[in-house]
Amino acid sequence: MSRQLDEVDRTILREMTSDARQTIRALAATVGLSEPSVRDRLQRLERDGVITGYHAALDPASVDADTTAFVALRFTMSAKAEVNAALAGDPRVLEVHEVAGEDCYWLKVRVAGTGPLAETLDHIRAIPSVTGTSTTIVLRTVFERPLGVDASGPR
Amino acid sequence: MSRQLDEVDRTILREMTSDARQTIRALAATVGLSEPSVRDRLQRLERDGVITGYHAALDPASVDADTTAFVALRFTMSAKAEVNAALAGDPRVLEVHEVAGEDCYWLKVRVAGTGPLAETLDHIRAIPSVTGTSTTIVLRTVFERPLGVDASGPR
DNA sequence: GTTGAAAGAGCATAGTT
DNA sequence: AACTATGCTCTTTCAAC
Repeated sequence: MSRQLDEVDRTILREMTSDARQTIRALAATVGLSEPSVRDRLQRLERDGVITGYHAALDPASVDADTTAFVALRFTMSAKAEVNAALAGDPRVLEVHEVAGEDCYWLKVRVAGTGPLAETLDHIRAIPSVTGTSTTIVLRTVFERPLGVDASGPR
Repeated sequence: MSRQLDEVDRTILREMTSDARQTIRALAATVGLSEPSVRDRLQRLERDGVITGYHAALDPASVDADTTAFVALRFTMSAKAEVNAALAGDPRVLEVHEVAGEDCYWLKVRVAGTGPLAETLDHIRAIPSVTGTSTTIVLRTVFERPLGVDASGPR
């Protein structure tokens, strides 16, 4: 179990969530500690698994992925491992959630338009043990943001 | 309109998507160009808006947000602006998509359990013009990954 | 696009409190 | 856990090609 986070840790996480490429020096200036201290804390947060990685966020339109859809996927639940592997191998599938209430997965997929979406669905339906899909197209994404430190105690 | 991406650009994007804190030097080594060139390309990708930011990814459990749910939100569509602002002001709401087929939004929320989820729903339902919600709880997230360069041309 | 060099910024280490 | 000192690495900005 990772240790409790104090205010300094939270500030570091908040800062790195909004700009992961800023320097230790800049971080140290905003949290008000020395560089080695901040570096130690950052490394501890990484080692403890609080920070799981640093990722560049890409503009969907620039990488030909400006069509988003959610796909409810019904399949034989005993074949989970194979289905998971097949989905993980398709880079158009960005998220896979097992949801309550319907014995199925919800996927978030991102593709280059409705044509590629159809191909993606073909590909998904070709996975053995998949029995059906139900797709909801996203007309417009109002916003999307990374998980922050303040998700639990706000408002 | 941003220029077409070549193979080197794609490699840079792929690398920065998987580790956004690596140095220009390391990047240059993997793409096989000089440091100044790689730095120029990276800056161009940032300026052109292909890279929209760099974010630390946090472990949901470590920041008290290990309960995920999707919320279908029905509301008076004429009040979009107010609804958008209210949702944007709630850090537990990570995504908001306008979807086809039902005249509503789909939200992704992340909270510290079912109690906080109930409070979040209370808060959302208290937004003027909201007429109803329908919530689907995520039992398990199989995987989640950042948008990559290969979303369009895979397999 | 390249190399090479020089200056400054940033980082890691060690030693202290 | 925190600090200061120091040496090393990396980046940046030139030049010339």
